[in-house]
Amino acid sequence: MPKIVDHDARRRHIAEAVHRVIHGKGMDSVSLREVAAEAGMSMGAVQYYVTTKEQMLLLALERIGIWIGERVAVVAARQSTPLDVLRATMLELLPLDEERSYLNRIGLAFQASSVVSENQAVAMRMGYPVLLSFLAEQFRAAQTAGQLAAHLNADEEARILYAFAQGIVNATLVGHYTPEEVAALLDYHLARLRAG
Amino acid sequence: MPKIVDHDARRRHIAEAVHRVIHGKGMDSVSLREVAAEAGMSMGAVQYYVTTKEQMLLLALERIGIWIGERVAVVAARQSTPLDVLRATMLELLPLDEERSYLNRIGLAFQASSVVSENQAVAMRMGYPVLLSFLAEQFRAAQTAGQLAAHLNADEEARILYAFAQGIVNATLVGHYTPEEVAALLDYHLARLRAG
DNA sequence: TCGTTTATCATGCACTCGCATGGTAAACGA
DNA sequence: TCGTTTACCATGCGAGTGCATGATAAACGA
Repeated sequence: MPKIVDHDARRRHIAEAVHRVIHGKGMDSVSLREVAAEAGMSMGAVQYYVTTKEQMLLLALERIGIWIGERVAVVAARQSTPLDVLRATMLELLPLDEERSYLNRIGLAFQASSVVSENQAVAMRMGYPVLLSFLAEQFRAAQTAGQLAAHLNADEEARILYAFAQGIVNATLVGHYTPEEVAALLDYHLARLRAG
Repeated sequence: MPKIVDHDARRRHIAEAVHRVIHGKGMDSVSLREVAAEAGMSMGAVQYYVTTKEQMLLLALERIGIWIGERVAVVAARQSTPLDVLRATMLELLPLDEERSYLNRIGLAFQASSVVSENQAVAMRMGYPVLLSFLAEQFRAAQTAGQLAAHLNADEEARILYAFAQGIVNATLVGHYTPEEVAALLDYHLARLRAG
């Protein structure tokens, strides 16, 4: 068995174990032993791929970012109009089903953790401008297509849209909203921005 | 010294020590020893007022809620028009200066922690409906006064407003926005909802 | 065949954790 | 004056922590 091992696969495996631990018991419960057990490998094996706990968390954080990015790209590509892209992207970021709740729980845990760990904050900041400019771009396209009101500032609207989504995520994970209410709220918000 | 001691004051003192620990080193670093040291008292004394770590965290969480509620009430009372109340309330909830950043850092930590601790989630849910109905009420008053567009749904707008604020908090604490950008974004959002 | 490399493991170390316990000193009522 | 109550403290225990280390086994190149 030794010698030929897919390192990336192993790292991904570890990262996903970290995700499951965070999801199940919270960020405080993440330890090398706990993650090793969750990953079904010995602690030594985990240490072979990850030299420190902080690095392990960074790995898990990067993986979540990649995962979400891929999901958004797939969903967005399936839409026809800019407004549909915008709406579908936002819906993808909200905790509307089990998998999206899973992603957002972990995301929120890292959000809080990033406030105290600068390394994590740096990783967290990577994806943000990309997503924001994508949203703004789609917003502008929707304006050009006459789907959204032309007088609105696309850059500010994109920021508001994403902030709104993040706030809804927080509220929903604490137990304030049902998925139906969340979707309705998004649609209300977008409808208000329509052209006409 | 024994016998006559203000229990509430002691609890508040402990809660504030918890806040400082969370703010400085994060939720993971909260321990009975760390908090006792921060509070300038022995571990035994802390245990006398708080039987368990979970109870200690709940105490700190409730205190934060009370604190924020008081701040909002004070600021809101100083305004003249409903729209001013709305704007001032929102500004009070955003991390625009050191003290508001302090409050929001701790709030975000509890937000994430609540996802995993049901007791904390329950405590977290207490203040939410109160704040939301207050915002909706002010929104309606502003509509009646002709400050905000009459066709908007006040309840939904209140939810969006608060979600927006929470999302901005997240983003700002991770390092995306400056206080100036935050304030500008809020004003842009409100201006868009104006009557006329 | 042998030595090197790669992957994995078990174990140990110093430390911290939450929590329980037994003791102590000060103030009060009887 | 004495015993009870209130407030506080020091200490100990078992468990878990991140990390370092030395051993081990399998595959390869020479």
